[in-house]
This record gives sequence, structure tokens and C-alpha cells, in this order.
Amino acid sequence: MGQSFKLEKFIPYRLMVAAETVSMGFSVTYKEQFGMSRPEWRVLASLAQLQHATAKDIAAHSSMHKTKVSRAVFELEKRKWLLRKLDETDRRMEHLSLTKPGVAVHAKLVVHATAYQAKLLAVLGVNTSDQLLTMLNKLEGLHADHW
Amino acid sequence: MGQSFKLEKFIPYRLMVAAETVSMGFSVTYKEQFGMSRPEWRVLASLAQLQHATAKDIAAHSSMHKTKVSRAVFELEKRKWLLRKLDETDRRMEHLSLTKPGVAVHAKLVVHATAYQAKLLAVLGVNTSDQLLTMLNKLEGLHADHW
DNA sequence: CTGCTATAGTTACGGCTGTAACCATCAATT
DNA sequence: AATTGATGGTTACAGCCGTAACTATAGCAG
Repeated sequence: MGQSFKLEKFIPYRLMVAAETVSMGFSVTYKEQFGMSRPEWRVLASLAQLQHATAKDIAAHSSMHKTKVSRAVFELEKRKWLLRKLDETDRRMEHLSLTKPGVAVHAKLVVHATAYQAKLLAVLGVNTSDQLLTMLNKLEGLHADHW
Repeated sequence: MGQSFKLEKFIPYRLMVAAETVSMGFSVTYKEQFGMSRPEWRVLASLAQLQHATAKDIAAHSSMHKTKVSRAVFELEKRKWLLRKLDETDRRMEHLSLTKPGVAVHAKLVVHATAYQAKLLAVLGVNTSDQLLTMLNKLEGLHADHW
């Protein structure tokens, strides 16, 4: 008899495929319309949400490695969508905030993000989408102690 | 007022974070115990399941780009876990199959994969895990016509 | 003050990846 | 059999990424 292990029933695999599919669906927006990468989009979204934060804050909030954040911040700064300001009392850290153009780009992306989210909710069924987030919560907590 | 868009409610983001968390949990097994990459694990699992397949078949079955498959197949062949045989009538394609050592490695990995899957089901609740796969099905179908 | 340890952020490096180009082969048409 | 177009698979290239090492700064112990 053949093996009974089926890749398509394996949750790590299925979750990754779904994540890539869904992520790709939205990435065309920030890529093609604004030439942004996913890390840049995440930093933009985090910073808009936190209003004012350090790179470390953003890394925690957006689940990204600090080097990814560092590179994304650099790019956003280059586009003048983001401003750095050294902390006066602890000069190791810098406070980040969006510029007016940065806020504007974010606002436009949020329109698309919200529309895309609505499409996803429609596909899932509005009632079940909360269940999905609940499940994802549980899964993300799996290795919480390793971090 | 602050923006109302919250990254942590955005499904593409949450799905990707959960997928990475869960994937990482299993990757330590094939990485540290067998020095394998994720593409290699997928090819191994696909080939064990299909018994006999071409690179193109595996790409379709494992949702991977053909270049990824090509490179993974090369590595598995180097380790002598996989065998290529040219098709007699169409020499463009090659039929792949696992060697005995390849089957053995797969069997060991399946033990771990099954245990990990069980842990995930326990975390989710066995009844809800089917709902998760159903949701993932729907999400994966989203852009079906683009492929 | 001096030295030790820790922290915020950057960067060099090697590895992995997708895109596009490529090679070889096949099939259909002429 | 020559041409054209499609297909299975590989590869060159450039970009992205994580690890580890690094810089600069801070804080604390002596």
C-alpha cells in the first residue's frame, strides 16, 4: 500500500500555500502602484497605526526581523515617506514617524487593503472569518516560549 | 483620530505570520535531522505520495515553481534519495522516483510530521481543524483563474 | 572613572528565490 | 525534411533574506 501521509492534509503546508496565495493577491497593489515590497508595506502600516515608534517597536508589531525593518525603513526614508529623529536622552534609538506624503500613500493603500479584506471575508463567510482569526491566534502562540 | 486599519486584523498578514510560525516548528526537524530545505521536503513528500512523477507533476502537486523543484530534485539526487529515468518516447521529461534510502528518510520524517500535525490539531481542537482546511480551500481558490 | 554587559540599529556575507532566457525535444504544418 | 510553436527542464542574473558580526551608546558595578 502507498503511504497514508498526504501533503494536502498537512497543516503547515496548507497554511503556507494559502498565505502565499492571499498575500500575492494584495501585493500586486503595493508593488505595482507604489513600487513597495512587503516589508515596506508592513512598516508603513505599523507606523501609521502606532503613529510614532522605534524600529524595535515596529519589528515587534509587524513580526519582522530587525534587519528587514532596518532595510525597509531605509527605503521609506529615501522616498521621504518616513522621518527619523534621534532620541535626545538615548541616542541609540530613533523615533520614526510618517511624513505627510507617507500618510497619503498609506491612506490609499488602506482603501485597497480594506476592499481586499472585504473580498476575503465574503469568500470565507463573514461569520466564519472571526473563527479563522481565533485559530490563527492559537497557532501563533504555539512556540511562544522560544521567542 | 488614529487610523482604523489594524495590521493585526488584516487576513493576509495574519495568515502569513501563522504560516511562518507553524512552518518553522516543523522545519527544525527536516533541517537539523536531515539537512533538508523546505522545497526538498516537499518534493520528497510529493514523490512518496505520487510514487512516480515528473518534475512538472511535483510542481503542481506541491505548489512550487518549477525552478524550485528543479533545484530540490538536484539536491535529492545528489544525496541518492531520488532517481531520474528519461522517458523513452519523450526525452524531454524524466520520471522521478525515490530510492530505498529516500523512502526510509521519508518514513522517518512522516513520523515527525504526523506527531506535529497531532499537536496542531490538539491546539486547534480536533473538530475545528477541518473547518480550517475548508477555509484554506476557499482562500486558495481565490485567484484560481490567474493560473 | 574603568570595565563589563546589554541594547538599538546597521551591514557584510552567503544562501535562496523568481524572472527571464535558454536548451533540447517534440508535434504539427507545409 | 524544414519551419514554427509549444513544452519539460535547467541556468544566469539580480534581488531578498537571515545569521552573525559590527558600531555606537547606555547603564551598572566596582
